[in-house]
Amino acid sequence: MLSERQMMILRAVVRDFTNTGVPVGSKTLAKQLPIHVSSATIRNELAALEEQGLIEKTHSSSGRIPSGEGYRYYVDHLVKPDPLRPNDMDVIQSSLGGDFHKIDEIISQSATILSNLTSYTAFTLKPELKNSRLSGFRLVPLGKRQVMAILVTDSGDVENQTFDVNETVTGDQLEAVVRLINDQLVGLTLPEVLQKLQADIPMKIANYLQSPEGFLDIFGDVLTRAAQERFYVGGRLNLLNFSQDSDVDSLKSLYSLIDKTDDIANVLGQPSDKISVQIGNEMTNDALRNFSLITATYDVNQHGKGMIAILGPTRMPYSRMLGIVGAFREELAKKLLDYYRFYDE
Amino acid sequence: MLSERQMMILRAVVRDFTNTGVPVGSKTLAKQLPIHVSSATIRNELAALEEQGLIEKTHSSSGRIPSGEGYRYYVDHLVKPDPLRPNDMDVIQSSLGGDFHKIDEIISQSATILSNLTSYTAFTLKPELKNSRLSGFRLVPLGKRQVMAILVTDSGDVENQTFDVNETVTGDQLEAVVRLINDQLVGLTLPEVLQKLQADIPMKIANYLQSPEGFLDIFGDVLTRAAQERFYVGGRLNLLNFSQDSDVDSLKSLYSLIDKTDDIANVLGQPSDKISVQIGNEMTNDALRNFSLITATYDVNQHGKGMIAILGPTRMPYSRMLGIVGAFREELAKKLLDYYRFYDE
DNA sequence: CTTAGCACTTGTGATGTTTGAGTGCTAAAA
DNA sequence: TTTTAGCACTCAAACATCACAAGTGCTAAG
Repeated sequence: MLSERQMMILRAVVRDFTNTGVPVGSKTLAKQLPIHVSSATIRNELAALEEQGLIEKTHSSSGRIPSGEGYRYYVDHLVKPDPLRPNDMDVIQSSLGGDFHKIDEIISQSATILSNLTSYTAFTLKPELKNSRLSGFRLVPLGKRQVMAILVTDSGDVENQTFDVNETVTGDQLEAVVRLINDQLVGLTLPEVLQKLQADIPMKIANYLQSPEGFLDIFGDVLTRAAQERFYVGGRLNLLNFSQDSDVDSLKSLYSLIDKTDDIANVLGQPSDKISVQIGNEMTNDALRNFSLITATYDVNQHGKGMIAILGPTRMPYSRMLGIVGAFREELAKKLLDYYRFYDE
Repeated sequence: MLSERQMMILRAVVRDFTNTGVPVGSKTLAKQLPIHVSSATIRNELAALEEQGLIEKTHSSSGRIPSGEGYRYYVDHLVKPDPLRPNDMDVIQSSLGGDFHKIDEIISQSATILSNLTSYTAFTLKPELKNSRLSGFRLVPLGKRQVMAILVTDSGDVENQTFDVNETVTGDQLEAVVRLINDQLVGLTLPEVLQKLQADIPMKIANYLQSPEGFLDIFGDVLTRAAQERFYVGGRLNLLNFSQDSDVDSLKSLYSLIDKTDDIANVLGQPSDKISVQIGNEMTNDALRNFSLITATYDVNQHGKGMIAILGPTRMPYSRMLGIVGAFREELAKKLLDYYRFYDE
């Protein structure tokens, strides 16, 4: 249990350290704090906080820095989101104000805005399409030998892929295949479709095409892409600013991490309605030891919930970041509701 | 003019330095060289080479490293491409051996292979589509309010984009627009189309749609994308290995460089049939000072010429790299000819 | 419980010192 | 004329030394 004063001191330690990056000592604190007690008193309190594992020294006679647990305590009990700077709000509203023709543009743009505001790396995910169903499949012939496969889900997602067919395949055959797929698969969820694709579909298709493998590849491909959640990433390069001692290897693993959708999903974890903060040492992934992750959902009513996140150094100004994330999720939700409203009616 | 012996020495300096990264001194050279002369003799020759600006010292009593001009002389007169390692050839053939359904897949895969072989960053560009012409345009309705715009060129490139329309637009109207575009614009080169798009098309479209702007945006967008050469980049992360003293800023500008198609095109320069090497100091871009660029075209007969390139530190083993690039361009050309042959007939 | 005071610790940065690899030059040998 | 041995000189890099500033814990008095 912490006393009022200890909380005040812990808060000051975190604040000062996240601002300056320098371990903070008793004298500095004595000057900064609203109460006036001597540095010796502070030292005693610091010793107590260290006892509880909330702060630590970088060497035996250094000032204190927050430990992982210290950050945890801070974000759980002490931090208060900063109100957004007026300028930041302008940035958000003007960047989101334009005319968009696709949800994905809005979501991708959001990642950029967030990374600009924070100068960290940002992730965005569009409203969930977990249980979306296949609502249509097309094969559009484009020329002598090119065909585009288009897949549409009931949540409005579209995946497509062009491929070349050799000319032994006729338009009739393609049409038969399309009809087959639309008859048998439309209405199923994407995982179900994938499963059927392994099972009975190949045989049925073999009735129309002599070598269905190529086609099944394509269809499977488009399907997996559609079934996969796609994260947009903004401000990739900002990671470079925080690779302390420029450890190339950890940078590389960081980058391969954020380029794999599955890994990101893993790291971001399950969405919760609260804004959540993960401190570096709490994350399983070693490359993230010195980073923290702030994630939040945004709620677009009947259109589901999406997710935004920022990844920055553990030593980040949490109050400001929480303010930004909090405000942004609201604005994004508003924008999307607007967007849907326009097209719904 | 260089004597035989000076050439031999210059070659040895470049080779040794590119291998070890350490400035090379007279004694080392005396041991390494096939002729046996004393280190003092070598010193005299080194002084002569330095006189001509081909090598330089890092400080007044250091060994020598090649200057920009030295590298230039080396690649122009002294280097001989290494034959490919058998293992490398296996890698190429197996990576290129698979079944591809699109040219773009082959070209993109090529960038990856090249970067793996060299452990540098690689660029690939598909056979040129400079003068390709618009050969078709479609609007495919996908659902209540989604439409996909598809544009096809006579060189087989396809660009597409999905967008939402509000429901006041009818299928008939869309069809009219498509007909208009196909009537007026098919057969023109893409730049011509772009130009017409600025001029008389908007008025004509206004006959069918009350607010054509959104649509023109989309069409323009797809069109510019199609008109633009697209470079594939492989091994981005390898750049991290060579950011000496981990200069974050130059790394950032490097990355923003390779993510802008226009900039890459600029840097790679005009294709020539010979394999060409650009040494860091010869390139206008400051971020590339410590890099060299090897570019080569590959020739797919009537299907035009494409380009491959690798970007690595100026201090790279040129003979090996030239060998790899030389072999790869051949293999890639073969693969593409195969690919076209299959679909041509 | 708070505080002044003091001895103690440690990173940092400035200043030498040593070492080793390298150079240019000179004068003799080939 | 070219090559070579020899020598004095230079410089980066590694290491040691030192002073100092910022910090600590502890003790004893307020």
